[in-house]
Amino acid sequence: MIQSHAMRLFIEHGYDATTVDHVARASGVSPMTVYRHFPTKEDLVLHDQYDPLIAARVAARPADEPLVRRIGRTLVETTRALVETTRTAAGPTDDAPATREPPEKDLLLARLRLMIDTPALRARHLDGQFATQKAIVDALLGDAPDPEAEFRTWVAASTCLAAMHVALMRWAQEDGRTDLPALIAAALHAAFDDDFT
Amino acid sequence: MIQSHAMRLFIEHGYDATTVDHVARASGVSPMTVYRHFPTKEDLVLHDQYDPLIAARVAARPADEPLVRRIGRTLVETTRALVETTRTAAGPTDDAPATREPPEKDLLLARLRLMIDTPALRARHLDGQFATQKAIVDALLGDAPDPEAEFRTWVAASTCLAAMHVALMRWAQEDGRTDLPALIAAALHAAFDDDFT
DNA sequence: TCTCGATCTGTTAGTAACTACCAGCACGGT
DNA sequence: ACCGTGCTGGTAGTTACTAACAGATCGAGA
Repeated sequence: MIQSHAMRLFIEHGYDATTVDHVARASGVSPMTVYRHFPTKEDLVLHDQYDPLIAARVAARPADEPLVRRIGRTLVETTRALVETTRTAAGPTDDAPATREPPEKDLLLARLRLMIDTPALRARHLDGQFATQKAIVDALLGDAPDPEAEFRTWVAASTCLAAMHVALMRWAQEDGRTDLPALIAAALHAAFDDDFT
Repeated sequence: MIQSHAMRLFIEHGYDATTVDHVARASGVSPMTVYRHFPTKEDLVLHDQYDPLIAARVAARPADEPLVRRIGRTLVETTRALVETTRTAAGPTDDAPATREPPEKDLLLARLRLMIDTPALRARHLDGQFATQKAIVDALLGDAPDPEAEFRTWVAASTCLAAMHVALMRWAQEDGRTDLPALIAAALHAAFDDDFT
Protein backbone atom coordinates (compact mmCIF):
# COMPACT_ATOMS: atom_id res chain seq x y z
CA MET A 1 0.00 0.00 0.00
CA ILE A 2 2.77 2.39 0.91
CA GLN A 3 4.62 1.42 -2.26
CA SER A 4 1.67 2.11 -4.53
CA HIS A 5 1.09 5.49 -2.93
CA ALA A 6 4.78 6.23 -3.40
CA MET A 7 4.75 5.24 -7.05
CA ARG A 8 1.72 7.42 -7.68
CA LEU A 9 3.40 10.44 -6.11
CA PHE A 10 6.69 9.80 -7.88
CA ILE A 11 4.94 9.61 -11.23
CA GLU A 12 2.87 12.70 -10.54
CA HIS A 13 5.53 15.01 -9.11
CA GLY A 14 8.83 13.35 -9.90
CA TYR A 15 11.10 11.28 -7.70
CA ASP A 16 13.32 14.00 -6.31
CA ALA A 17 10.47 16.41 -5.66
CA THR A 18 8.63 13.81 -3.56
CA THR A 19 9.93 13.47 -0.01
CA VAL A 20 9.54 10.46 2.20
CA ASP A 21 7.35 12.60 4.42
CA HIS A 22 4.96 13.14 1.53
CA VAL A 23 4.76 9.41 0.97
CA ALA A 24 4.15 8.79 4.65
CA ARG A 25 1.41 11.39 4.86
CA ALA A 26 -0.30 10.11 1.72
CA SER A 27 -0.20 6.58 3.11
CA GLY A 28 -1.52 7.69 6.49
CA VAL A 29 1.51 6.43 8.41
CA SER A 30 4.51 8.02 10.06
CA PRO A 31 7.83 8.45 8.24
CA MET A 32 9.33 5.92 10.63
CA THR A 33 6.98 3.24 9.37
CA VAL A 34 7.97 3.93 5.79
CA TYR A 35 11.62 3.52 6.67
CA ARG A 36 10.80 0.35 8.56
CA HIS A 37 9.43 -1.36 5.44
CA PHE A 38 11.64 0.32 2.84
CA PRO A 39 15.10 0.97 4.25
CA THR A 40 15.88 3.48 1.53
CA LYS A 41 13.75 5.76 -0.58
CA GLU A 42 14.97 3.94 -3.66
CA ASP A 43 13.46 0.71 -2.42
CA LEU A 44 10.05 2.31 -2.74
CA VAL A 45 10.55 2.08 -6.48
CA LEU A 46 12.85 -0.87 -6.93
CA HIS A 47 11.62 -3.45 -4.45
CA ASP A 48 10.24 -6.48 -6.31
CA GLN A 49 10.02 -10.24 -6.14
CA TYR A 50 11.43 -11.18 -9.51
CA ASP A 51 14.64 -12.76 -8.30
CA PRO A 52 13.15 -15.96 -6.81
CA LEU A 53 10.98 -16.34 -9.92
CA ILE A 54 13.99 -16.20 -12.20
CA ALA A 55 16.02 -18.47 -9.94
CA ALA A 56 13.30 -21.12 -9.90
CA ARG A 57 12.90 -21.04 -13.65
CA VAL A 58 16.58 -21.20 -14.46
CA ALA A 59 17.03 -24.18 -12.16
CA ALA A 60 14.13 -25.93 -13.90
CA ARG A 61 15.64 -25.74 -17.36
CA PRO A 62 17.53 -28.73 -18.80
CA ALA A 63 21.02 -28.86 -17.35
CA ASP A 64 22.71 -29.88 -20.58
CA GLU A 65 22.06 -26.52 -22.24
CA PRO A 66 25.00 -24.14 -22.59
CA LEU A 67 25.01 -21.70 -19.69
CA VAL A 68 24.24 -18.59 -21.67
CA ARG A 69 21.34 -20.20 -23.50
CA ARG A 70 19.93 -21.56 -20.27
CA ILE A 71 20.01 -18.20 -18.54
CA GLY A 72 18.99 -16.20 -21.59
CA ARG A 73 15.93 -18.27 -22.35
CA THR A 74 14.94 -18.11 -18.72
CA LEU A 75 14.98 -14.33 -18.86
CA VAL A 76 12.89 -14.25 -22.03
CA GLU A 77 10.37 -16.73 -20.62
CA THR A 78 10.06 -15.05 -17.26
CA THR A 79 9.59 -11.68 -18.85
CA ARG A 80 6.89 -13.07 -21.11
CA ALA A 81 5.07 -14.52 -18.14
CA LEU A 82 5.31 -11.17 -16.37
CA VAL A 83 4.09 -8.89 -19.12
CA GLU A 84 1.29 -11.29 -19.97
CA THR A 85 -0.05 -10.94 -16.47
CA THR A 86 -1.80 -8.03 -18.12
CA ARG A 87 -3.65 -9.84 -20.85
CA THR A 88 -5.11 -12.66 -18.80
CA ALA A 89 -7.20 -10.07 -16.96
CA ALA A 90 -8.35 -8.19 -20.06
CA GLY A 91 -9.63 -10.47 -22.79
CA PRO A 92 -11.40 -9.39 -25.97
CA THR A 93 -14.40 -8.68 -23.77
CA ASP A 94 -13.06 -6.66 -20.89
CA ASP A 95 -15.83 -7.20 -18.41
CA ALA A 96 -13.36 -8.59 -15.90
CA PRO A 97 -13.86 -7.54 -12.28
CA ALA A 98 -11.08 -5.00 -12.81
CA THR A 99 -8.58 -5.18 -9.99
CA ARG A 100 -7.46 -1.65 -9.15
CA GLU A 101 -3.76 -2.47 -9.34
CA PRO A 102 -2.19 -1.53 -12.66
CA PRO A 103 -0.99 -4.50 -14.71
CA GLU A 104 2.57 -5.67 -14.25
CA LYS A 105 3.58 -4.30 -17.61
CA ASP A 106 2.55 -0.75 -16.77
CA LEU A 107 4.22 -0.94 -13.41
CA LEU A 108 7.44 -2.11 -15.05
CA LEU A 109 7.27 0.68 -17.57
CA ALA A 110 6.68 3.30 -14.91
CA ARG A 111 9.63 2.07 -12.91
CA LEU A 112 11.90 2.08 -15.94
CA ARG A 113 10.88 5.62 -16.78
CA LEU A 114 11.66 6.80 -13.27
CA MET A 115 15.00 5.01 -13.42
CA ILE A 116 16.00 6.59 -16.70
CA ASP A 117 15.82 10.17 -15.53
CA THR A 118 16.88 9.67 -11.91
CA PRO A 119 20.57 8.81 -11.60
CA ALA A 120 20.25 7.52 -8.06
CA LEU A 121 17.58 5.05 -9.10
CA ARG A 122 19.52 3.95 -12.14
CA ALA A 123 22.54 3.23 -10.00
CA ARG A 124 20.57 1.41 -7.34
CA HIS A 125 18.81 -0.71 -9.95
CA LEU A 126 22.10 -1.81 -11.43
CA ASP A 127 23.18 -2.84 -7.99
CA GLY A 128 19.95 -4.79 -7.71
CA GLN A 129 20.99 -6.68 -10.82
CA PHE A 130 23.93 -7.81 -8.77
CA ALA A 131 21.48 -9.50 -6.41
CA THR A 132 19.72 -11.08 -9.37
CA GLN A 133 23.04 -12.39 -10.62
CA LYS A 134 23.69 -13.92 -7.25
CA ALA A 135 20.28 -15.58 -7.25
CA ILE A 136 20.94 -17.07 -10.66
CA VAL A 137 24.41 -18.26 -9.77
CA ASP A 138 23.19 -19.84 -6.54
CA ALA A 139 20.34 -21.57 -8.35
CA LEU A 140 22.68 -23.00 -10.95
CA LEU A 141 25.59 -23.89 -8.76
CA GLY A 142 23.91 -25.76 -5.93
CA ASP A 143 26.87 -26.45 -3.70
CA ALA A 144 29.63 -27.43 -6.05
CA PRO A 145 32.30 -24.91 -5.18
CA ASP A 146 34.41 -25.35 -8.30
CA PRO A 147 35.82 -21.83 -8.64
CA GLU A 148 36.27 -22.18 -12.36
CA ALA A 149 32.62 -23.13 -12.94
CA GLU A 150 31.54 -20.40 -10.56
CA PHE A 151 33.48 -17.85 -12.55
CA ARG A 152 31.90 -18.98 -15.81
CA THR A 153 28.43 -18.90 -14.27
CA TRP A 154 28.92 -15.37 -12.96
CA VAL A 155 30.10 -14.25 -16.38
CA ALA A 156 27.11 -15.83 -18.10
CA ALA A 157 24.60 -14.35 -15.66
CA SER A 158 26.22 -10.95 -15.73
CA THR A 159 26.38 -10.69 -19.51
CA CYS A 160 22.84 -11.97 -20.04
CA LEU A 161 21.47 -9.44 -17.58
CA ALA A 162 23.48 -6.69 -19.24
CA ALA A 163 21.93 -7.55 -22.58
CA MET A 164 18.48 -7.61 -21.02
CA HIS A 165 19.12 -4.23 -19.47
CA VAL A 166 19.83 -2.70 -22.87
CA ALA A 167 16.58 -4.23 -24.13
CA LEU A 168 14.68 -2.79 -21.17
CA MET A 169 16.05 0.69 -21.80
CA ARG A 170 15.13 0.46 -25.46
CA TRP A 171 11.68 -0.81 -24.59
CA ALA A 172 11.07 2.08 -22.21
CA GLN A 173 12.28 4.56 -24.82
CA GLU A 174 9.64 3.16 -27.15
CA ASP A 175 7.03 3.52 -24.40
CA GLY A 176 6.49 -0.22 -24.24
CA ARG A 177 4.99 -0.43 -27.69
CA THR A 178 7.15 -3.33 -28.89
CA ASP A 179 7.09 -6.89 -27.58
CA LEU A 180 9.48 -6.95 -24.63
CA PRO A 181 10.37 -10.67 -24.64
CA ALA A 182 11.16 -10.50 -28.34
CA LEU A 183 13.32 -7.44 -27.75
CA ILE A 184 15.25 -9.21 -25.01
CA ALA A 185 15.73 -12.22 -27.25
CA ALA A 186 17.01 -9.90 -29.97
CA ALA A 187 19.52 -8.34 -27.59
CA LEU A 188 20.74 -11.76 -26.51
CA HIS A 189 20.98 -12.82 -30.13
CA ALA A 190 23.02 -9.74 -30.96
CA ALA A 191 25.44 -10.58 -28.18
CA PHE A 192 25.75 -14.34 -28.43
CA ASP A 193 24.48 -15.17 -31.90
CA ASP A 194 22.22 -17.90 -30.56
CA ASP A 195 18.45 -18.45 -30.57
CA PHE A 196 16.69 -17.45 -27.36
CA THR A 197 13.04 -17.75 -28.27
CA MET B 1 45.32 16.35 -3.93
CA ILE B 2 41.93 16.29 -2.30
CA GLN B 3 41.22 12.93 -3.89
CA SER B 4 44.40 11.31 -2.63
CA HIS B 5 43.74 12.59 0.89
CA ALA B 6 40.21 11.19 0.62
CA MET B 7 41.39 7.78 -0.55
CA ARG B 8 43.88 7.61 2.29
CA LEU B 9 41.20 8.39 4.87
CA PHE B 10 38.71 5.98 3.28
CA ILE B 11 41.24 3.17 3.35
CA GLU B 12 42.28 3.92 6.91
CA HIS B 13 38.88 4.43 8.55
CA GLY B 14 36.38 3.11 6.02
CA TYR B 15 34.19 4.96 3.58
CA ASP B 16 31.10 5.48 5.72
CA ALA B 17 33.06 6.45 8.82
CA THR B 18 34.84 9.24 6.92
CA THR B 19 32.81 12.40 6.48
CA VAL B 20 33.35 14.99 3.81
CA ASP B 21 34.33 17.38 6.58
CA HIS B 22 37.17 15.07 7.53
CA VAL B 23 38.38 15.03 3.96
CA ALA B 24 38.17 18.79 3.76
CA ARG B 25 40.07 19.29 6.99
CA ALA B 26 42.77 16.81 5.99
CA SER B 27 43.16 18.58 2.66
CA GLY B 28 43.27 22.00 4.28
CA VAL B 29 40.25 23.33 2.42
CA SER B 30 36.64 24.03 3.27
CA PRO B 31 33.88 21.44 2.69
CA MET B 32 32.46 23.65 -0.05
CA THR B 33 35.65 23.36 -2.03
CA VAL B 34 35.46 19.59 -1.85
CA TYR B 35 31.91 19.68 -3.17
CA ARG B 36 32.96 22.08 -5.87
CA HIS B 37 35.45 19.61 -7.35
CA PHE B 38 33.62 16.37 -6.48
CA PRO B 39 29.87 16.86 -6.70
CA THR B 40 29.23 13.76 -4.61
CA LYS B 41 31.21 11.92 -1.99
CA GLU B 42 31.27 8.88 -4.25
CA ASP B 43 33.14 10.82 -6.91
CA LEU B 44 36.05 11.10 -4.49
CA VAL B 45 36.55 7.39 -5.06
CA LEU B 46 35.20 6.79 -8.53
CA HIS B 47 36.33 9.78 -10.54
CA ASP B 48 38.80 8.69 -13.21
CA GLN B 49 39.82 9.38 -16.79
CA TYR B 50 39.57 5.92 -18.26
CA ASP B 51 36.60 6.54 -20.54
CA PRO B 52 38.36 8.71 -23.13
CA LEU B 53 41.27 6.26 -23.14
CA ILE B 54 38.98 3.37 -23.93
CA ALA B 55 37.03 5.36 -26.49
CA ALA B 56 40.18 6.36 -28.35
CA ARG B 57 41.50 2.82 -28.41
CA VAL B 58 38.29 1.21 -29.56
CA ALA B 59 37.98 3.70 -32.39
CA ALA B 60 41.54 2.91 -33.45
CA ARG B 61 40.96 -0.82 -33.87
CA PRO B 62 40.24 -2.25 -37.34
CA ALA B 63 36.62 -1.65 -38.24
CA ASP B 64 36.10 -5.03 -39.87
CA GLU B 65 36.36 -6.90 -36.58
CA PRO B 66 33.14 -8.22 -35.05
CA LEU B 67 31.82 -5.73 -32.51
CA VAL B 68 32.34 -7.87 -29.45
CA ARG B 69 35.88 -8.75 -30.38
CA ARG B 70 36.70 -5.16 -31.13
CA ILE B 71 35.41 -3.91 -27.79
CA GLY B 72 36.68 -6.86 -25.80
CA ARG B 73 40.23 -6.64 -27.07
CA THR B 74 40.20 -2.91 -26.42
CA LEU B 75 39.31 -3.54 -22.79
CA VAL B 76 42.05 -6.12 -22.39
CA GLU B 77 44.65 -3.88 -24.03
CA THR B 78 43.69 -0.76 -22.14
CA THR B 79 43.76 -2.62 -18.86
CA ARG B 80 47.18 -3.99 -19.65
CA ALA B 81 48.49 -0.52 -20.39
CA LEU B 82 47.03 0.72 -17.12
CA VAL B 83 48.35 -1.93 -14.78
CA GLU B 84 51.75 -1.77 -16.42
CA THR B 85 51.98 1.90 -15.53
CA THR B 86 53.33 0.41 -12.33
CA ARG B 87 56.28 -1.46 -13.68
CA THR B 88 57.74 1.26 -15.90
CA ALA B 89 58.43 3.39 -12.82
CA ALA B 90 59.99 0.60 -10.73
CA GLY B 91 62.57 -1.32 -12.69
CA PRO B 92 64.85 -4.05 -11.33
CA THR B 93 66.86 -1.28 -9.66
CA ASP B 94 64.36 0.93 -7.94
CA ASP B 95 66.43 4.04 -7.61
CA ALA B 96 63.82 5.99 -9.51
CA PRO B 97 63.00 9.43 -8.11
CA ALA B 98 60.00 7.77 -6.50
CA THR B 99 56.89 9.75 -7.19
CA ARG B 100 54.78 9.62 -4.06
CA GLU B 101 51.64 8.60 -5.92
CA PRO B 102 50.89 4.87 -5.64
CA PRO B 103 51.01 2.96 -8.94
CA GLU B 104 47.83 2.72 -10.96
CA LYS B 105 47.40 -0.94 -10.12
CA ASP B 106 47.33 -0.34 -6.37
CA LEU B 107 44.94 2.54 -6.79
CA LEU B 108 42.61 0.36 -8.84
CA LEU B 109 42.77 -2.38 -6.27
CA ALA B 110 42.03 0.00 -3.43
CA ARG B 111 39.03 1.40 -5.25
CA LEU B 112 37.68 -2.04 -5.99
CA ARG B 113 38.02 -3.05 -2.38
CA LEU B 114 36.13 0.01 -1.22
CA MET B 115 33.45 -0.70 -3.80
CA ILE B 116 32.97 -4.27 -2.73
CA ASP B 117 32.02 -3.55 0.84
CA THR B 118 30.24 -0.23 0.30
CA PRO B 119 26.88 -0.67 -1.44
CA ALA B 120 26.58 2.97 -2.40
CA LEU B 121 29.94 2.89 -4.16
CA ARG B 122 29.14 -0.36 -5.91
CA ALA B 123 25.93 1.09 -7.24
CA ARG B 124 27.53 4.33 -8.33
CA HIS B 125 30.32 2.48 -10.08
CA LEU B 126 27.88 0.42 -12.09
CA ASP B 127 26.21 3.64 -13.13
CA GLY B 128 29.62 4.88 -14.17
CA GLN B 129 29.88 1.88 -16.45
CA PHE B 130 26.85 3.31 -18.16
CA ALA B 131 28.94 6.36 -19.02
CA THR B 132 31.71 4.10 -20.29
CA GLN B 133 29.21 2.30 -22.48
CA LYS B 134 28.08 5.60 -23.91
CA ALA B 135 31.67 6.60 -24.62
CA ILE B 136 32.28 3.33 -26.45
CA VAL B 137 29.06 3.55 -28.43
CA ASP B 138 29.76 7.14 -29.41
CA ALA B 139 33.29 6.28 -30.48
CA LEU B 140 32.08 3.40 -32.62
CA LEU B 141 28.99 4.94 -34.10
CA GLY B 142 30.27 8.29 -35.31
CA ASP B 143 27.07 9.84 -36.56
CA ALA B 144 25.30 7.06 -38.36
CA PRO B 145 21.96 7.00 -36.61
CA ASP B 146 20.93 3.53 -37.74
CA PRO B 147 18.86 2.45 -34.72
CA GLU B 148 19.49 -1.22 -35.39
CA ALA B 149 23.27 -0.81 -35.42
CA GLU B 150 23.05 1.40 -32.37
CA PHE B 151 21.15 -1.29 -30.52
CA ARG B 152 23.73 -3.93 -31.39
CA THR B 153 26.56 -1.65 -30.35
CA TRP B 154 24.95 -0.94 -27.00
CA VAL B 155 24.46 -4.65 -26.43
CA ALA B 156 28.07 -5.42 -27.31
CA ALA B 157 29.46 -2.68 -25.08
CA SER B 158 27.18 -3.55 -22.21
CA THR B 159 27.93 -7.27 -22.24
CA CYS B 160 31.69 -6.79 -22.62
CA LEU B 161 31.76 -4.42 -19.67
CA ALA B 162 29.66 -6.83 -17.63
CA ALA B 163 32.17 -9.58 -18.28
CA MET B 164 35.02 -7.27 -17.36
CA HIS B 165 33.24 -6.35 -14.15
CA VAL B 166 33.09 -9.98 -13.09
CA ALA B 167 36.80 -10.25 -13.81
CA LEU B 168 37.51 -7.14 -11.75
CA MET B 169 35.57 -8.50 -8.78
CA ARG B 170 37.43 -11.78 -9.01
CA TRP B 171 40.75 -10.00 -9.29
CA ALA B 172 40.05 -7.92 -6.19
CA GLN B 173 39.00 -11.03 -4.29
CA GLU B 174 42.40 -12.49 -5.08
CA ASP B 175 44.09 -9.28 -3.90
CA GLY B 176 45.39 -8.53 -7.36
CA ARG B 177 47.74 -11.49 -7.40
CA THR B 178 46.68 -12.78 -10.83
CA ASP B 179 47.21 -11.06 -14.16
CA LEU B 180 44.25 -8.76 -14.65
CA PRO B 181 44.28 -8.49 -18.47
CA ALA B 182 44.43 -12.28 -18.74
CA LEU B 183 41.54 -12.59 -16.31
CA ILE B 184 39.43 -10.17 -18.33
CA ALA B 185 40.28 -12.06 -21.50
CA ALA B 186 39.22 -15.28 -19.77
CA ALA B 187 35.90 -13.76 -18.75
CA LEU B 188 35.26 -12.57 -22.28
CA HIS B 189 36.22 -15.99 -23.60
CA ALA B 190 33.78 -17.65 -21.20
CA ALA B 191 31.01 -15.42 -22.46
CA PHE B 192 31.65 -15.28 -26.17
CA ASP B 193 33.92 -18.23 -26.88
CA ASP B 194 36.34 -16.07 -28.83
CA ASP B 195 40.00 -15.14 -28.40
CA PHE B 196 40.59 -11.75 -26.78
CA THR B 197 44.32 -11.72 -26.20
C1' DT C 1 51.14 50.51 -11.30
C1' DC C 2 46.40 50.28 -11.13
C1' DT C 3 42.17 48.24 -12.42
C1' DC C 4 39.18 44.96 -14.30
C1' DG C 5 37.32 40.56 -14.66
C1' DA C 6 37.30 35.82 -13.92
C1' DT C 7 38.05 31.99 -11.29
C1' DC C 8 38.61 29.91 -6.96
C1' DT C 9 37.42 29.85 -2.23
C1' DG C 10 34.83 30.40 2.13
C1' DT C 11 30.58 31.37 5.29
C1' DT C 12 26.00 30.85 6.44
C1' DA C 13 21.67 28.83 6.48
C1' DG C 14 18.78 25.46 5.01
C1' DT C 15 16.66 20.80 3.21
C1' DA C 16 16.10 15.95 3.25
C1' DA C 17 17.58 11.22 3.85
C1' DC C 18 18.53 8.27 7.33
C1' DT C 19 19.63 6.39 12.37
C1' DA C 20 19.35 5.49 17.44
C1' DC C 21 16.68 5.28 21.21
C1' DC C 22 12.73 4.98 23.73
C1' DA C 23 7.68 4.42 24.56
C1' DG C 24 3.05 3.03 23.68
C1' DC C 25 -0.22 -0.31 21.74
C1' DA C 26 -2.59 -4.26 19.71
C1' DC C 27 -2.84 -9.07 19.58
C1' DG C 28 -2.49 -14.05 20.40
C1' DG C 29 -1.43 -17.82 23.47
C1' DT C 30 -1.00 -19.81 28.19
C1' DA D 1 -6.04 -11.67 33.40
C1' DC D 2 -1.21 -11.71 32.04
C1' DC D 3 2.78 -11.42 29.39
C1' DG D 4 5.81 -11.40 25.55
C1' DT D 5 6.23 -10.01 20.64
C1' DG D 6 5.97 -7.29 16.88
C1' DC D 7 4.18 -3.13 14.73
C1' DT D 8 3.97 1.72 15.26
C1' DG D 9 5.12 6.60 16.54
C1' DG D 10 7.89 10.64 18.57
C1' DT D 11 12.36 13.00 19.41
C1' DA D 12 16.74 14.32 18.53
C1' DG D 13 20.57 13.92 16.08
C1' DT D 14 24.10 13.16 12.02
C1' DT D 15 25.40 13.79 7.35
C1' DA D 16 25.27 14.59 2.44
C1' DC D 17 24.19 18.18 -0.40
C1' DT D 18 22.36 23.03 -2.18
C1' DA D 19 21.61 28.12 -2.66
C1' DA D 20 23.02 32.68 -2.22
C1' DC D 21 26.34 35.84 -1.20
C1' DA D 22 31.06 37.77 -0.08
C1' DG D 23 36.00 37.91 -0.07
C1' DA D 24 40.62 36.48 -2.06
C1' DT D 25 43.88 35.61 -5.76
C1' DC D 26 45.87 36.58 -9.95
C1' DG D 27 46.87 37.36 -14.79
C1' DA D 28 45.83 40.76 -18.71
C1' DG D 29 45.61 45.09 -20.36
C1' DA D 30 45.44 50.42 -20.08
